[in-house]
Amino acid sequence: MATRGLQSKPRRPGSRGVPRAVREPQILEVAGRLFAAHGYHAASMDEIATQADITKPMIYAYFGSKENLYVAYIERAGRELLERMRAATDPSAAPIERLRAGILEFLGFVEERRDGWQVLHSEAAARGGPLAEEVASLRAGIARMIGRLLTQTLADARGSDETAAALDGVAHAVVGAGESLANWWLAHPELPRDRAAELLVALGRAGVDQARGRT
Amino acid sequence: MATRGLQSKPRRPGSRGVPRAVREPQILEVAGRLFAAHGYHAASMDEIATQADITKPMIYAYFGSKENLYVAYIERAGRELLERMRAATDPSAAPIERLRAGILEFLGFVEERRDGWQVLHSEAAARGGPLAEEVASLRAGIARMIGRLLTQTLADARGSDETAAALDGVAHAVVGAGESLANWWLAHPELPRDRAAELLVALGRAGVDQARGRT
Amino acid sequence: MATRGLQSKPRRPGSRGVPRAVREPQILEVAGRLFAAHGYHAASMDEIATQADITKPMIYAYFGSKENLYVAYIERAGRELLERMRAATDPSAAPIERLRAGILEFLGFVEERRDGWQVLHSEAAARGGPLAEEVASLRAGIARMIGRLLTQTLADARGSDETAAALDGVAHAVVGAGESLANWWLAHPELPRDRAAELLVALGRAGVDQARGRT
Amino acid sequence: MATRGLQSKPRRPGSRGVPRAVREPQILEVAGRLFAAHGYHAASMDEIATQADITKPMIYAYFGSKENLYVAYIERAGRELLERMRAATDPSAAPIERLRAGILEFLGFVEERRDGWQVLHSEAAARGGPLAEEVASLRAGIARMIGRLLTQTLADARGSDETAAALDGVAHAVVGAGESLANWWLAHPELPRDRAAELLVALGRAGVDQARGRT
DNA sequence: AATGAATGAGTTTTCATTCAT
DNA sequence: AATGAATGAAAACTCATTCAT
Repeated sequence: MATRGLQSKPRRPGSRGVPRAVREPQILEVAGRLFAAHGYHAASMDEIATQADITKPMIYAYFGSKENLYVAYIERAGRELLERMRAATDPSAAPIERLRAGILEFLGFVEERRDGWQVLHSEAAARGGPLAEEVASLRAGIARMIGRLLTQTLADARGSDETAAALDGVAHAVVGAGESLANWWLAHPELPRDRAAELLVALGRAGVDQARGRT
Repeated sequence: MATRGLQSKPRRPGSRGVPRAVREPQILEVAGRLFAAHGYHAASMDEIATQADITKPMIYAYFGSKENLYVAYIERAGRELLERMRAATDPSAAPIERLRAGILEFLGFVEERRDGWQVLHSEAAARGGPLAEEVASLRAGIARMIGRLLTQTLADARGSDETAAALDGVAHAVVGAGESLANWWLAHPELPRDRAAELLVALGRAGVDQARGRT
Repeated sequence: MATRGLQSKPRRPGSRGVPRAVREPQILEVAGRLFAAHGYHAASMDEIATQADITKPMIYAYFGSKENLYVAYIERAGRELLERMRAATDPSAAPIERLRAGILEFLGFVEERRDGWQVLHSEAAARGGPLAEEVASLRAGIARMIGRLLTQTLADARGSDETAAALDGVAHAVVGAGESLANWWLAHPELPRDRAAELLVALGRAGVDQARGRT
Repeated sequence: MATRGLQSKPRRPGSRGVPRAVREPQILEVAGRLFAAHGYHAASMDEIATQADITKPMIYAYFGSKENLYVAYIERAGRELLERMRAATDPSAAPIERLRAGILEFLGFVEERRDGWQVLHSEAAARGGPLAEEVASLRAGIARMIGRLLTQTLADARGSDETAAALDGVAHAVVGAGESLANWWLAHPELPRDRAAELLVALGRAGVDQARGRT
């Protein structure tokens, strides 16, 4: 800690001339790790640069600003999550199967990409953060997806406005349930993944039933 | 070396002699507003002091540090939420009624004390933040409470370990669903509060059923 | 450390109406302890007030400022040291005996009033401190005293200017030797006090001899 | 929110691109000057930065903290002093000559590097200061060196424990005498340096004699 | 005689960002 | 493509000191 001196890290040789396509993911990965561990504000560009074994000006050359870097990371993670869920929900399968598959895939993502999940999740909770909208739309995308899966599960036209609203609410509630369960699950792996998924499916079902007037 | 400020500092001759018992809540309220709006890091003590119409040294005299101030706010909000829920869940009522009442009260808190809710909620998502444990236990307190209400809803001993774990997971899932639904609901008040509560009750019910092996 | 709150210490009852003559030494003692332990700057008025079980405005009422308080403490300690030495050096005794007695008394002071000694000593070393002159003159007073004792030891007129200067230097050197030996001695009490004194006497003697041209 | 400073900050466009190896000594020198003039606490990083014609972040980049900067300065000065003395005391010369040479060199250092000397000296007196140990060991190093020179002067095994202690005490006394004489001498240059050195040699001799039982 | 409340002015430290090579 | 050096701006926190009661 004494004499920390700028970017005077003992640079391992051979790190010059690395093409951008290689460096970018490298940086993103480190950034994600630090964002996940300390949060947006507490993760410093200095630390990111050090751990990514690159100099700050390079990061700026690639991403422009800390916020951009953060957004880039979130977008990458969000896209990956959405993509995985989309790929998992085979349109030709029965709606209930698609829902189950989507949820399983979601839990898979949470488990395999903890950093990404953590950043995604905590940013979702932070209102007024540096991006808000960008992330909100991502989250909305997931909710919309879940919403579609849910409504398709019991295919019929939405009834009253209030029912429509309720269905929307259900989608968000289920997403929240999924997030919360996912976080809890990370610390309690004794519950098998398919059991957790089944649980969420049941919640979704019950939500839709309730929204449509059945108790 | 002086001649600083010129016309700056439009500070009203900040009323002197105000007793601590009055100033403390004043500060807490402003702090909460700013923490909610910008998050812990981005809310500056300077801003808090300015808006609370007091000087920083007073805040430090009363709360000791920014972190302490934050904790104090969170604790106050958390205690209030727990207290309200506890008060609302009359132990002599039927379990399902208690659950419903608790959830209604929760939604009431979210609606009436948005800042408090926002801070509570976003801190819950931030792993490794300045406090983590303090808040985690609060959240756990809420989950535990919901969990108790849920299990009592269908009073019987928990079965296998996996069932126990599943019930625990259900509690967290329902809390998450509540949080998420609550946030969505703040922006979509067209769904009546009792309808929202009913929805959560249904989710809770379904979760318990599922955890206990009934589909 | 949480909620340190101004001067809200749990005031022991019965501390009101205490006359100034009682409070002043109380404050000085505490102040001395803290000045000795942390130095002038690092000792805070808050801490002094707390430990003296009084409020800051009172300290200001009695001493006017931190610097004044410091000066007051130093003067008290310095006067005491000088007084003790003066009292110990019976003018009717042989010069060499007076020197020995003075040195013994000095060591006694150092031993018995460590805080006072520590403050006196470290202030002596700090050039440009808040007082400088005040203290310098005290130190000069001691050096002058020692100087007088030394020259009387070998009563005769001073010779050349250079000899005079050398004798002056000897006085300062002996004072410094005394201080340094005293500090070392505090941590090494295995050397009896009279032995330490004897040592300093020998140094003084040798210094005078040397200054006067004898090797 | 800006419009700060007006005409303030007469900072010369602080030369950019100056290598660390050049800036570091520059900073250290200024820091030393200010530490010597005002003491550790009263010397502010702002002032140091201004006078070194650099910005604070650079100082922090190079030294990490105020305390580190202070330590760095003290260490540099201390090492230089020790080194000079070591170089001056030719091991092939007679012990008494080595002692004389060492003392002369010490006085030379005091004269030529007043700031360094001042900081070294005043820190030695400050018990419990920010570093204490680091400096104490330096001072101990000097005392040990002098001690060795002194004991070698009259080469023979140390006698009783008390004699050993006394010799140790003598070393410290002589160091103190040297410091004190040096300080006095800075203000009274009418005493030639070699005369001052001779005086200290005489003191050392007398001290050793006394410690060994000769009067 | 005594105090709770209050503050202006400063302190050290850190951060995101950019220049010059 | 890459970097060492540099900085403006602000952040958290502290202190000696005083007002009003």
